[in-house]
Amino acid sequence: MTVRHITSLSQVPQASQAGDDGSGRTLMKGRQTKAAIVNAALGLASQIGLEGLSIGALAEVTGMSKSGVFAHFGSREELQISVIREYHDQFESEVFYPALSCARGLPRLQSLFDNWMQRTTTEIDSGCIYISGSVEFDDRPGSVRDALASSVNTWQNALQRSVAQAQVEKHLTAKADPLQVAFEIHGLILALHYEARFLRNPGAADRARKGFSEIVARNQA
Amino acid sequence: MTVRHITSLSQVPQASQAGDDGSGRTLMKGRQTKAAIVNAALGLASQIGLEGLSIGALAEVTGMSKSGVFAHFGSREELQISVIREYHDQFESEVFYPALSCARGLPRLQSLFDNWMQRTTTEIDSGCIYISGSVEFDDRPGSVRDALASSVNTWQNALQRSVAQAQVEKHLTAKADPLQVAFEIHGLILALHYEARFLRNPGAADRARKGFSEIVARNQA
DNA sequence: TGCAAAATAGCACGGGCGTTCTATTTTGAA
DNA sequence: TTCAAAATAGAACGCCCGTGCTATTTTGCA
Repeated sequence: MTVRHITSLSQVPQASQAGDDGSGRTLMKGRQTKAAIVNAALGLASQIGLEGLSIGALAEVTGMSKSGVFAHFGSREELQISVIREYHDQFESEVFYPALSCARGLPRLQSLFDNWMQRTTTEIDSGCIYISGSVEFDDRPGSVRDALASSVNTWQNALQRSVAQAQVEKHLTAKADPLQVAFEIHGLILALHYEARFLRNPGAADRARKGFSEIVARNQA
Repeated sequence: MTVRHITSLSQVPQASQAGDDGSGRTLMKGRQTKAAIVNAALGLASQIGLEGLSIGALAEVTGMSKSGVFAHFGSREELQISVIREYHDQFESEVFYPALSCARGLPRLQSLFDNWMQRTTTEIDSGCIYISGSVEFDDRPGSVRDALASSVNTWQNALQRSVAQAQVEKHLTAKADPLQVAFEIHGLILALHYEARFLRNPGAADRARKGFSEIVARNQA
């Protein structure tokens, strides 16, 4: 049974994806199929982007017909939004939740960064839809862009809160600006993704880690 | 008459685009038309990406027929590469060359960053194909990717050389790593583009500038 | 086991794409 | 002014796209 976290990164509870709908009634097979499609779609979108995602290619990958895939979403936009939600959930459970087991303040901030680095390192091969999506939808208003921006904002806020907590715990100086610190950390991750995935420069991960420790050192209480 | 710079950012001289081919013979009208098409294509590609660039849309914008546009390039790939070259040239003349009038070392590095910031600020509205292109072609081998990566690498090398010169001039400590400094600066620009253009967060430009001065302060001799 | 409802398939549509082929127009030196 | 060459247009091609419509199959409770 899928358990809902009370304190969610997004604060927006989602319907569980498979196995049970919460009312005790067995779920229809469609839910499971839909979850499988979304997973495949996330894999595709990570590599070629949300805009490159096509229902035909998705049908081929899942061994279904185009209309069979389509019926689960009703539109391509809804499919893209489902992929964003799935990515959000994975990001939450890989980067955010594990860090909650670390003490508030610098330890937790360090853990958030470490987990983020770990995920980004993986994404050097697979791609990251928070990054590719930002350039695909920066000039394209609509519900997909909204879902993407909302997801990213949620994470940015969580990161900023963690910086502020580190100030409360006297791990970082009160003079630091959480927005500034989060901005610089975000830059390190973006540079890592750019230089490692696109330029294929070696050593980028080390430079990102070094940059983070410099930021911490400079803002230490 | 178009003058060739002896010391070019790219070190790769290009044929001039219009008016004269260097042999004294008057150029055919096609060259001028091609230059106009490339300019329009750069405008389109900046907004919707190199992949979103379509010959049909380009024909409509320039008031030509599809085949008329197409004939100048022979393939869509060649069109995209022409756009990248045009962007490279503009970047060179807006960011790189003006900084050469500043003294070697920190003044020139500061000028490079200021010019880069200026350009990126403009691109918050128009988009930047070095950034959008990186996510469009990070998993798509071919000549377009090669041209893009080569252009970016040229600029990165110029930036790193400027950092090294600042060390020679004793403006920055010899212990600094030019690769590390350039990486962190690149991150600031990427974060600015992401947060200002996609998220529409205010204050991102100030944060990028603040980040740069912190980097300089930390690495000062 | 029966049977409505859900899930999936098959097919066709209109549209945009890059590209090719063949006219037609325009250019510019002789 | 002539005329080959260059530049441009026009139409058509095969391809893939998202989507709608109508069967057909599968599901899972009564």
